[in-house]
Amino acid sequence: MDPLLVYPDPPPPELAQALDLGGWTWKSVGDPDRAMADEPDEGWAGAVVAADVDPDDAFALCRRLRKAELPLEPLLLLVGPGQLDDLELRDDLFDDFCLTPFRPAELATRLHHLFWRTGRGTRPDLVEYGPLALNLETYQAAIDGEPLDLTYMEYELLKFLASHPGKVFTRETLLSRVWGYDYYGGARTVDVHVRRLRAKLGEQHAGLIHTVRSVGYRFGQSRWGV
Amino acid sequence: MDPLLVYPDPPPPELAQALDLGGWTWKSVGDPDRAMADEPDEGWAGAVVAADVDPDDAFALCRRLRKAELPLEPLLLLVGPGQLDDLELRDDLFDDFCLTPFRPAELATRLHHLFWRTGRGTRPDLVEYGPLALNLETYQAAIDGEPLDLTYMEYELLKFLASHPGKVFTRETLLSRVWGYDYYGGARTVDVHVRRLRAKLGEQHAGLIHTVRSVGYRFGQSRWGV
DNA sequence: CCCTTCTGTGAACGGATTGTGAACGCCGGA
DNA sequence: TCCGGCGTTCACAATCCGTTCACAGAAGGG
Repeated sequence: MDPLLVYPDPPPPELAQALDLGGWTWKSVGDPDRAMADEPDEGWAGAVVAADVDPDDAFALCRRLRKAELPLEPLLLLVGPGQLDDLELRDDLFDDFCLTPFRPAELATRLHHLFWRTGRGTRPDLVEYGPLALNLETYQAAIDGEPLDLTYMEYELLKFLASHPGKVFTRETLLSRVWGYDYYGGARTVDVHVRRLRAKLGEQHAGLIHTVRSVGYRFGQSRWGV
Repeated sequence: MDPLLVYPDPPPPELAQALDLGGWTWKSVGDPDRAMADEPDEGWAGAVVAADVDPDDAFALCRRLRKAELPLEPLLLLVGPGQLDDLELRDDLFDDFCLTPFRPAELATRLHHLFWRTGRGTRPDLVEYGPLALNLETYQAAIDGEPLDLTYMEYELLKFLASHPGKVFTRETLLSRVWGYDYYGGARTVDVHVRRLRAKLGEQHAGLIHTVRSVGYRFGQSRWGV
């Protein structure tokens, strides 16, 4: 996803933390010129401007961004409680605002809603490991950008494994965590699914799922380097 | 000025006080039917729905208001910090939200900004995806420019699916979001409607609605191409 | 080197899930 | 009251795919 423009540079720690936690890619700039210079080819995905530190500069930046040939949106403003009056005559400079101090979840929801209503969709929930990517919203998987045609159980198993890279799971654990705690069936079922997963991952990536003899299976590299 | 619709009845004291303080005229209602019955001739100017007391009823009201011939806007939602997740799939039910407890000034600013931006008509009344186009005002659908003759439920289902392209929905989710939260009926109903939609979309475009076995249905392609 | 144990592999069975056609009942209009 | 549209439900067919089994191959211990 394209990066968000964030002001100022460096941004307030809570803001940086909330953005990282939400999985956004972003880049902070300290002044309007930098914002123009650092703009990616595809343009900024949106902007988050903290106006509680240096309001004048912040609003100046908003104005520059909005007056460009292609007005930047969505634009989320962060303001302190005492600044609400400042917004009165500046409706055209922002799309939404968030009062500081803010809850990370509120920021996330506002960004999400902003992207929804500006029609660019939102960042998908992904599980990624190296060349592998699982889209949790669409139930689709891809490796090296190539879509994988997985069945339901294959997808669930791979999702679980890839969510805990490096960790070894016994067949019993996998059965209870992927198939369900009340599942009762043969442990060899896991083997067969692993085998089909390896086949679908392709010869090149079949090694992503390691067999740990006498124990179970492990996805990705072990935590001890090998 | 036309009155604001306020829910519930009576509204939380802070809300009533903030509205009065801001000089708004408003009228509170306790249920959706009342909201319809008490609607002034010129329609409501907007709505403020407190969803932190009885979320289910509140969202049901939003739904009703938005599905009316003339969807009510702007609609401001009041939610508690723990309800942020509830907003995830309900982007279409509100225009802005405010976390409780709130500062009166924040509510005032949000309302002000809402009226500013809805005054200039930023709400899309079209849903488009590839060859498909839904006109939300006239309840008409077209594919490749050819009008589709859809029934009400078919239209609503297609609208919901096409509004979230790529995302997989379970039958239960579809039932609650398209048919209504209080709907009680068999999940296979969804299958039949999907089948009829596919038939009306034509052989060429029937593939727009994908079946995700053991999960549900998905509209359109994923973000990884085919 | 042999034996045991564990895992990979191919095939087949059978249950679960979905597609399909048809019928039912409700409701508004003629 | 009849009729047609529409949403829902049901029964059956088709297909998918999860599971199991048997066997072969690999790993490890003595």
